[in-house]
Amino acid sequence: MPASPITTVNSNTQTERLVLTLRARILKGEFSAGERLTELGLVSLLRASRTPIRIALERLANEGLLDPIPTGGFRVRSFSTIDICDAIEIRGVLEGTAARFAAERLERVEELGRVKRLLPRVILENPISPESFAQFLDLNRTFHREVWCLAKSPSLFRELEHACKIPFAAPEALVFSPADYEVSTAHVAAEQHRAIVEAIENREGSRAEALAREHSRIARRNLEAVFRSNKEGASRLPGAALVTH
Amino acid sequence: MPASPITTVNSNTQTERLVLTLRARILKGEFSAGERLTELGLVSLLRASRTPIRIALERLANEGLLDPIPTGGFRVRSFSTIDICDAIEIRGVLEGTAARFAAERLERVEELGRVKRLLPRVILENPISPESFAQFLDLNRTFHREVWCLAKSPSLFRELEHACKIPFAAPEALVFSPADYEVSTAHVAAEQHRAIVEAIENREGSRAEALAREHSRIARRNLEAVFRSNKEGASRLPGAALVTH
DNA sequence: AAAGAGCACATTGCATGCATTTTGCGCGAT
DNA sequence: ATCGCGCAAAATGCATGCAATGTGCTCTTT
Repeated sequence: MPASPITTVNSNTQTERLVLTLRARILKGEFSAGERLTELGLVSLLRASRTPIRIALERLANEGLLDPIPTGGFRVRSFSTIDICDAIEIRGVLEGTAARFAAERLERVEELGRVKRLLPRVILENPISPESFAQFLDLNRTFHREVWCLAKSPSLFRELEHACKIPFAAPEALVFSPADYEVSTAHVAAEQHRAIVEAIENREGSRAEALAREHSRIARRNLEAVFRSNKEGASRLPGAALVTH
Repeated sequence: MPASPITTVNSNTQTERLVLTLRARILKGEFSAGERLTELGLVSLLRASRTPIRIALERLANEGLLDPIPTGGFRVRSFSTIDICDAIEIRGVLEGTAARFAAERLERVEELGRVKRLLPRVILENPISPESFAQFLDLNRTFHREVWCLAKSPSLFRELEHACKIPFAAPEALVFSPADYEVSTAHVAAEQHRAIVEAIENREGSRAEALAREHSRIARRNLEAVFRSNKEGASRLPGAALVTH
């Protein structure tokens, strides 16, 4: 629906493969934070020539995963926990705006059919099986993007996608592993989802905004909890290697 | 202060020159909205080889001025007035967040020295001379960026810069030409600036947010006014050629 | 031992050739 | 007249060579 962001452009091209591979490897922690990524070094590592590598580096820098070096080249960016908390809060602010837009721009309640159908499914049973957990994450992601679409604003969609590129900022990153996750939190989240949809349906824009914004706090709480307690487990999460406290 | 965005990276490099030139020419309307920009076509036009041109196109696409074509290449993006209104509103939401952060994170009132010194100068005398108008725009821009900095959030700064890349979305684009501009609006804006700083100083985060958000509405009103009335004059503004109603 | 200069190497910026894919046009068939 | 096919031209994707600049190390000097 929106002007598609540059990350999902083509397919089957070297550049695209490199962006995916590099992003995954960076988030996995294969490069230490602050490390310079040289084009030639990546040539041998990624089996590609310098040109597509250069483009991939450009794109990842635009995503915010790399920092351009003033004299040329890029280094792996590091994120403080404050950076990440801010990124989550910004995402919350933007999702709040999306929810408000959705409420303000709703024409027919039938437009809510798809989100509503998602609602009863976004709950988690105890004990958590890996499959149900994966499905939970996926449903969560689907729900949030559905709200993005209900906002009917390509501009906002675009900014949301940009803001979610930061590690841990995306809504589906709000939970980490079944082991760390409190099932009760899932119920709180589900209730918030329900309330958001209700507010949209009632055209209560301000309420929808406040709810969506508060909803993003779950991600922040989870983040803090994980980084406080379960350090070893958390360090295996994608992106965790880039976090410097 | 923040992780510098990719647009201000280097200097004296072909790529950098091309980004500036191309952006200016696109905003000036030298290419029609929707037109495909081919690398070879630009080679002769910009006197550069394909490699830096390709990079420049990538960057402009990330800014949102170009749309990637799924099968490769880029075309000049067009903006509906709704797109632009949304972009302004998003900027308002983000600046509201910046003002709130500034209020919440203020440590010593002395930090406000610089914005306060800006305040009494952001007024416009009648009649408007071109110089005083240019100075007015510059001061306005400085004020807004100072608030961005007071938010003490690199993540937010980054998103603000990104959001302001859209034509007419930036705060300094809120006014167009001395002829169109109502001097009274400048006084309203100045009062809003004053109130925002006051709210920050009093640590009234919510008020600061609401004020900054509302403040962005001036840009929107101006936009609507200009596009309704003074079509010919408006069409000479940078970016106006990309607006399709 | 510390600091500075100089040099060799590493790295990026740019240019350009080749191969593949896309695109647009013209022609023919229905 | 319209639709579809096929071909030619054009455009991008990729690879690689060259030049200029930056980087880091060593060696010298104080």
